Amino acid sequence: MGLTKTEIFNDQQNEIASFAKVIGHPARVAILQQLFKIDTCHCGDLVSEIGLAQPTISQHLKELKQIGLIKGNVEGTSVCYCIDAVNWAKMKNIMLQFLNQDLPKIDDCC
Amino acid sequence: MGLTKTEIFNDQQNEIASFAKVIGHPARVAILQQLFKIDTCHCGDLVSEIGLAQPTISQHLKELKQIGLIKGNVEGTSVCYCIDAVNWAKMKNIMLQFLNQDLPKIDDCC
DNA sequence: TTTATTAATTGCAATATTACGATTAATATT
DNA sequence: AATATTAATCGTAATATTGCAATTAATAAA
Repeated sequence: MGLTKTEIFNDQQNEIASFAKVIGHPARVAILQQLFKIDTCHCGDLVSEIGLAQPTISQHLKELKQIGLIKGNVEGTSVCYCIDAVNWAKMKNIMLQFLNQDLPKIDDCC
Repeated sequence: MGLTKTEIFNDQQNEIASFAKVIGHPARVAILQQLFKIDTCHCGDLVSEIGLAQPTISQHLKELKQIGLIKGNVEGTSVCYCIDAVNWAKMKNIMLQFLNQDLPKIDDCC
């Protein structure tokens, strides 16, 4: 009924899905790539770089911050965003573990 | 307005987001893990294993099949699903490239 | 041919997401 | 104090997602 039944899955499954979900929008992929490229930047920079309205970018930044992949420092009237290295590494390990599962020996079904 | 502006992003960004989006639900994570664990299985097995209704599992299988991560073989009245090894490897490479981006030298913002 | 089994499809309700205009909040500058 | 700058928040419209009951489709078994 429109809401995910998280309670029937284990913590690992929910965590993998949560991280993947946040990465599952091209605007957030673009924001993360830009932060990797230029280390730090402001919301306004991302607005002009990406081409979505300021409230939209702000909303995507909020989601990235909420899950811990980025952090923001207030600098006067501006806010400086950057990758949260520790949490990025944590997320990366969780995703790598999932992606690196051993493929079955037999390539085809049944 | 409710729809992602894919046209303002490049192919790589859209592809990363598409793969991540499909993995961004715990039921699909669970389905993939189960297929890795037991190599092949039927829709009914996943229904009893995961605990969602049959139409719901069927819908998730459809999404996984649509993006190419799994394939299904018809076997009488049953369908045998398995990981699509080639496409899984392709997806993995795309995601690894994104996850392995070099972290900035300075850990903190600005 | 009738019945059983299995999975896809349809239709629907509830909720979530995406995007943006308008406004607000907070700080700088004049 | 008045004004400018920057980003967050609010409100809203459009669309997407999640989940399931009911049904349908397809094959197997009797």
